[in-house]
Amino acid sequence: MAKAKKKNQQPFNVKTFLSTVDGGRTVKTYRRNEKIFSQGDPADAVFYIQEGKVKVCVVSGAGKEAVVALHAKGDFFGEGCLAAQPLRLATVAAMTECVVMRLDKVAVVKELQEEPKFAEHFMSYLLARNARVEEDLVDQLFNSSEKRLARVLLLMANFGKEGKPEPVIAKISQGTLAEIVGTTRSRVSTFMNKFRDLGFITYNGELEVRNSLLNVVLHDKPQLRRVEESAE
Amino acid sequence: MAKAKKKNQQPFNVKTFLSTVDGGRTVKTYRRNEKIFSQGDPADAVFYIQEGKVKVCVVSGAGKEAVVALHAKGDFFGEGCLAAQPLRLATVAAMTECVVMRLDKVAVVKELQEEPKFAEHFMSYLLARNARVEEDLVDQLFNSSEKRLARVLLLMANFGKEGKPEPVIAKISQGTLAEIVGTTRSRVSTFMNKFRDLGFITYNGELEVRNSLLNVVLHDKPQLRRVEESAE
DNA sequence: AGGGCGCTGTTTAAAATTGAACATCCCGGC
DNA sequence: GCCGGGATGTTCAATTTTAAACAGCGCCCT
Repeated sequence: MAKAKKKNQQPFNVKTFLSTVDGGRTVKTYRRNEKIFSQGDPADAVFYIQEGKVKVCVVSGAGKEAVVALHAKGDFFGEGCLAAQPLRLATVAAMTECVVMRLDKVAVVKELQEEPKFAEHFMSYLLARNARVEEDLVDQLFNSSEKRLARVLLLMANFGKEGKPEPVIAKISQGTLAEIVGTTRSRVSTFMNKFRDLGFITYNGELEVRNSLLNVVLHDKPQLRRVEESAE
Repeated sequence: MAKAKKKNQQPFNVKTFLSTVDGGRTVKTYRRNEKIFSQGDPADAVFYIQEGKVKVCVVSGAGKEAVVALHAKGDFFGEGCLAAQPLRLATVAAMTECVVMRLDKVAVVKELQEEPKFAEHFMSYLLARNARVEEDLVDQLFNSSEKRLARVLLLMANFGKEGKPEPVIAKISQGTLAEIVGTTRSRVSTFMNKFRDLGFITYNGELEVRNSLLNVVLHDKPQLRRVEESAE
């Protein structure tokens, strides 16, 4: 049972580590919009994104669709299978060309037990993910759809950019934005135009966000409702 | 660095295990409504509930208040400090008389590294918690406040009852329910009366839930919207 | 060029939700 | 008994949100 451990390097690097896992590991490239797994599929593997972005969608009984999370390079997804879940509760699809590593559940469990560094990293990921979902929930509970849209834009602007604080968002349709924000497309359209008119965002093919300005929308508590009637 | 491990028992029992942690561990009893920690406090410990129930609240910039989670016997809370978070993002208060163990962050980190069984248990908890928050988020995205209230009641009916499927909910005000559901008190009042009239719940001091009946509210998808225009 | 198709901008009525107000009701303390 | 405070039941106007249209664009395809 004792067995030579795989590495000894100082700074733990997940991607490097994962590439040493032997057994139950495959890497696949997905095209934009290709599904990686679907709601209802048997859940027996965890995925790790080497390159690209994916979205996690859920469809309700009534047929409504919502995007529960976005993930980018370095994120795991499908980890629900490590708990009780025998079936996928969501559908995950590539938003861009993606390179994704698939790890059999059993392989992951084994590595979690045998590689403390990996276990630690994975737990950090879970904690971060947890915090993020809670934040999303609070956002949903507190804010109007206009503010939620502003928040989503701000988050996406810095999403998956490692170090680069480039405020440009990859092509995304208003329909998808609506599913992320939790509202209707027409509403997104209206607010996007409003933001554009106010100079908070620019778009015309490329979507660019003025971080600091959009932030105003978010922290707009006093929200001066009405302007004093001044002489024209 | 090698060191005698504390236990060897077969079935791992968290509570028992935690009671063997030496250093950075205290147990305290809280009265109903007493705060365990507040939003903004420095976050340097994880808590474990030995007895009782607590609620996790967040107040928004605008002064609105929401209950993000409820926890009962066997749950951890405050684990956000294990990630980056230097400050508490929420306030946790006892909903009933509680016995809570407080574990210094450093002690927890140490045990996570040294006790695989504990690490495994803790990770399972995180995964379960994660699933639950995501479920709450989806619920918020998809359902109307009436359905959300129904869901909360159903979940609470079996909440913290170990094995006992007793459909009785501990005393809770409509105001608190509103904060959990994410709506207003008047709305909760209206729906509670509606549910009562329909026989889905009973209350008169004690609040009792008819699981199967309330479930109908939740899975009400077809909801016949319009009646055919008959001759007028 | 002509269509089809997906995305966007806009409008509208209907429905859901909020926020605030008021009237009870119940309970514990004095 | 009487009072005060908290919780509850109810109402209503104002606001937000939905759902469903329709028109205009840009683009790809044949």
